[in-house]
Amino acid sequence: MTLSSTPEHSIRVAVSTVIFSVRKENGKLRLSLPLVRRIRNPFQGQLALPGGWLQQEESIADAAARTLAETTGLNPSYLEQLYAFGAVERSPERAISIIYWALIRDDGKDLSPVTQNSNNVAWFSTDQLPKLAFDHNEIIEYALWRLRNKVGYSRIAHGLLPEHFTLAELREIYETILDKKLDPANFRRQVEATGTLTPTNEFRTGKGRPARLYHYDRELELAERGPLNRNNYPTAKTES
Amino acid sequence: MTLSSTPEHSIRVAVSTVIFSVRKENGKLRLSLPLVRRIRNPFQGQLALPGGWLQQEESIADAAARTLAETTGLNPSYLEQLYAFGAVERSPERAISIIYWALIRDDGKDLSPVTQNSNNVAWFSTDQLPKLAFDHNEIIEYALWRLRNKVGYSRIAHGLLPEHFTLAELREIYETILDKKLDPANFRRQVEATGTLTPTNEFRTGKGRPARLYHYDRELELAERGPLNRNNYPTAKTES
DNA sequence: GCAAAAGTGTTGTTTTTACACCCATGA
DNA sequence: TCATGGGTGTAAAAACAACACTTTTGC
Repeated sequence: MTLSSTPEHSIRVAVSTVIFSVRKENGKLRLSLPLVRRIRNPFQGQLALPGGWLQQEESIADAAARTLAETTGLNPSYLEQLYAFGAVERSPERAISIIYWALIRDDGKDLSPVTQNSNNVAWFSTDQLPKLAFDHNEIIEYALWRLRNKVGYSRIAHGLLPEHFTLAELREIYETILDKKLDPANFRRQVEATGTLTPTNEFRTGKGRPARLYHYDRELELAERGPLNRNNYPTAKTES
Repeated sequence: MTLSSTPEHSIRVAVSTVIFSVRKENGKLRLSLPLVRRIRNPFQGQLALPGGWLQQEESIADAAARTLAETTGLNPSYLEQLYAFGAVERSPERAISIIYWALIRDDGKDLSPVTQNSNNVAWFSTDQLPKLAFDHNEIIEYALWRLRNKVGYSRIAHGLLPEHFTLAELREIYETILDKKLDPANFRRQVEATGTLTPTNEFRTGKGRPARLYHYDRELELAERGPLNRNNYPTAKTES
């Protein structure tokens, strides 16, 4: 084992983020993510996850938050490291790629099905993705797997909703992520049993009986991170 | 977002591994790990996780397997990426650190409480660790948290036992990791219900009624990794 | 009133947990 | 035969799942 650090140990570190949001598309809720079109080789012209190079004076989570803000202009409600990929053959030039995944609240500010800006960003539904640059298709599959797992044992789904929401809206988020119908009665009891939802005195009216609005408590963590505490979060505020 | 790769983007990448094994110490099973004494600054003379620098032509998992083999001389039965740490202030010189965690079967080949070799390696019980270099104490806490979680929903504990074992031995592994007693009757039924244990016709004799030996099926994965398939494993064989 | 969605009740099933009890061996 | 741990049985409790039923609104 050599512990000396000669220049040949230096490697470029890219940071990219799988940014999930649940957005209405053709009247149906869809789990979507923003992709950018690459303007350089390798894979020039192909779609890829938003990201950039890790800077010298920047923590990894900060880099994820920075590139995320640069491409989408939005702040994530949740940001978690996914995996560090580093197979030699991933890219023509040696690099490692640290992937984060994030959730973005759909506040209704940005409900257009396709957001186009100077960075060449567009939203895509996770169930009809094109062939992406690098191994980004597989990475998104892994992120989806993590999201679907985590939704089962954490309050992570709240990170996709605005501060006030009905239980039906929360259930629809679960149904969109898990791609299956849930029993409204049992769902209600399960989320009520967690004790993390505060009912308000407001109601949302629509078809049928008005639904009580519940309040997301931003004091509570969306998911248990164990001993990885806030010190590992980006220094910039991540809550919208 | 800049996608150009100028030299200042290059950063040194260290790979270290939290290597767990359950070893008998003072007649009691203890969850232990090997630590090395640093021979260079920073933190010269202090204990740290075994590791080394990621080489140019080496995948991250390969680097973890390599440094693990170099320090302990053993092959892990399980190897999984833990986290990539990259706060700027972690070390005087900028570097990122990718941590793996591994399990090692205690085949009885290496049962001495302290293994000392040219690399200055010694085993320490996880419940009485000294102050370590860098943030390695916190990293180990996180690895322990992951291990304790994973033991609850996977067959990961089998990776700490030799190929043949009694249910009591398997239960003692669980008890050592979780630091609590488990009901032998219910434990038996739970592991039998998984259907991943093959009984043999051999018995281990000792005090009381002889216990049937069970067989670890190495064809089965120790833990569900989702879409992260074997392509992300080290190219070297990781099974002892 | 009727349709539609919110919200409550009820019941059967499965899983978990606690613990009594029998079994096979060494001393 | 007794002590010791291996192994089985059983019943209460808790969690889960399916679905009937009541409530409150818009039209």
